[in-house]
Amino acid sequence: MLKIYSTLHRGIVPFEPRDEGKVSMYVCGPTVQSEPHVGHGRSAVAFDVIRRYLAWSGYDVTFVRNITDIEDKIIAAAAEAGESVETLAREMGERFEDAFVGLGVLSPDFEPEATKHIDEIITLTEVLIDRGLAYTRDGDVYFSVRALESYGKLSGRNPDELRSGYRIEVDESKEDPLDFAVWKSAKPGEPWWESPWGPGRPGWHIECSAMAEKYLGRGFDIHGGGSDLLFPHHENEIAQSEGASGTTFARYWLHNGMVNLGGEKMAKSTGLVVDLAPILKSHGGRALRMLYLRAHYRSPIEFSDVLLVEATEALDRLDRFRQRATPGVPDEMALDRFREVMDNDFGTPQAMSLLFDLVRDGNRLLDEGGDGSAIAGAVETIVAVLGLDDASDPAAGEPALTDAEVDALVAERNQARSERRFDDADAIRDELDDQGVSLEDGPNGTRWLRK
RNA sequence: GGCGACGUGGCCGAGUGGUUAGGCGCGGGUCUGCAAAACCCGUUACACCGGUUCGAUUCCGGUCGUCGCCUCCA
Repeated sequence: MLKIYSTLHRGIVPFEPRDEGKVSMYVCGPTVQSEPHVGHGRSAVAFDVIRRYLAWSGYDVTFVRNITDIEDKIIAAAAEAGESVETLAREMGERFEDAFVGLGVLSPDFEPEATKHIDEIITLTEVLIDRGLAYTRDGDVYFSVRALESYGKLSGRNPDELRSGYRIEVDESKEDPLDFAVWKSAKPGEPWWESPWGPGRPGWHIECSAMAEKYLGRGFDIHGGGSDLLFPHHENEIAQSEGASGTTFARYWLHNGMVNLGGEKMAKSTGLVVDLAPILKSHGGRALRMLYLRAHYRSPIEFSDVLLVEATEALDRLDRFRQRATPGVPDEMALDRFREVMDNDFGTPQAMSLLFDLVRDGNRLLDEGGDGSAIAGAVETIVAVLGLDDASDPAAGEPALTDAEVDALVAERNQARSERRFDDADAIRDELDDQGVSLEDGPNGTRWLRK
């Protein structure tokens, strides 16, 4: 029985999908305004693992991850770069795509872009106006927070608390400072689309409301995103969607924790950012994934070079076992334990613990000459569900030495060893080490592994 | 100020009312020409102060500290 933490419920609750055997998921993807960083990667990996696990558990999963490609920040960034909004959004979208692929994140079933759903957005906005939940002002459309009684139910805030003592730049055209834009009239030089309220563009939250309903329908199962989106973004999505439909928008809300640098949140605004691309290149996507998965997805995690190295070492240990053992029919007890920890709000840290317990058990068995295939099979299964399998690392480079060349050098070294020319043997070993190949001399000969 | 999360051993990071998380590191050992790997043994902690309890790291209250959201943000 799967139990998940839902921000809306403020606790761990049993997961009951809208439709038997199916899961519909919508995850807030990037606003394509700048380079993807390690924080974006964490969110993508967190929901990728959740998705993979649900699918492995037998659910038919429909996974949607949007791209917000029109928004104030993108307009500003494009202006600064002297590019068109469209060009910048496309470029950054590609960077995100590359990074996600590098992290072994599976492609969404749908990846809708805001600018391709203007009609749906306009239709939804009209409904909000008809229902008295939104109003127009000089070509803008605002959502009237006070018109919706349930406003604040996700984030646990009420309008009165929000209002008191806040230094919001009060926009005189709004009826209430808390009201937010659903549609913004175009300023000179900005991209625009025709609408009943004049030329303009969507506000920030409306695209998710419109696209989630289009691809998943009302009352879909899981809505995910970073904890920093909880308010106001997700709160406003709910307000718009439930205000318009009068029914549940999403059943469960999941939020991943932030990535910190030196204890503080990684964020573009503070300059505390580590871009994904160089990390993927230097350490590979699997190492980063390992770093992410060692902590629970809801906890904040620290990122540093030292931690990345630690994760890499842990991954190496796992890989050494995987290269050593031949997988067979998975050990059922191990898989049951895996289900148990994952069914408890996707406990990847416990899954990692289990994985390394299996590695130790498997190694011991193999050392004793036993059959490690069942354990190895379980390890392979778990590794695949966590996305730590080799298929998830397309970035694995072409080796400098071919297998045949390595074999030849190993044979040459062993010849030297048998003649007790150990200096020569060690020289070859060093050479191979430089090429990223490590050797292990055992009773049955020498094994070699690429690092 | 409001809402929320958290303070665990050298580091990272789970978890639990009473029994070894796990990883990395470190020390010792087995094995080995040496090394590496693997295995074995050791390194054993829960911010502080009260309370509840036979017993609290785990529950309750308080103190201190850290962080997130309240403005764009994965």
